[in-house]
Amino acid sequence: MNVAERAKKFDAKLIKLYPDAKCSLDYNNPLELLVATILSAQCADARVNKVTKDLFAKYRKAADYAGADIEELERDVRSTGFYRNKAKAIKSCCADLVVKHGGKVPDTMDELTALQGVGRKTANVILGNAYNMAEGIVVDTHVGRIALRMQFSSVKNPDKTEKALMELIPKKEWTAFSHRVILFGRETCQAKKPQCASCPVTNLCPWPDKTSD
DNA sequence: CTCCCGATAT
DNA sequence: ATATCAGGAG
Repeated sequence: MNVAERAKKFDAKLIKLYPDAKCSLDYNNPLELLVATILSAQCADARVNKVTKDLFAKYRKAADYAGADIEELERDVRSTGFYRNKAKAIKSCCADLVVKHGGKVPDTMDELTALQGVGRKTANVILGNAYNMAEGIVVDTHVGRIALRMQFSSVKNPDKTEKALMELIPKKEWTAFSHRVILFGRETCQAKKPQCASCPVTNLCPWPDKTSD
């Protein structure tokens, strides 16, 4: 079976397993999703949701973050880790929103990735979920790991992995595909202890050594 | 490549 | 104790 066929069957199986897969970060508008996604770096989204519950009540507009006291904002996001970088990114990024975008979150890849603390992964999350205009595929730690194990990509580089996946997955599936793979990564194909014995797609998986990458 | 970094599971 | 969690910047 070639890689295109395996990818097709892999996603078909995930669709059956996770027909309702969606973004698991809590948000009600593009700004909230932007902030939540910045906070989600190397942090479980359940924890991000705990933090944003209070954060979104306190900071309602981009100008609120832009004008925030940095040390107070650091305390507000502290439990998500990397809190100094994240607070700085949110403040500086929201200052840009106010100055360059009228306080709104832009909807193009170039404008999004020009913001402080926003890379391709974060931009893809916003474009796909807040604007329903995916320009690519979200490659986070789960998607990257599973693309390697499934040999959909031959290199760890997230940008190259994304390109490889874009060739294998139909564009209209891009956003939901990431959600499905992330759920699959959390529940079955974990980084440390993958559940190969009970894996629903083990017949499509070429990863021979189930104990290491 | 390294650094940023707390919370959680094992 | 250690690895991992919806990464990005220098």
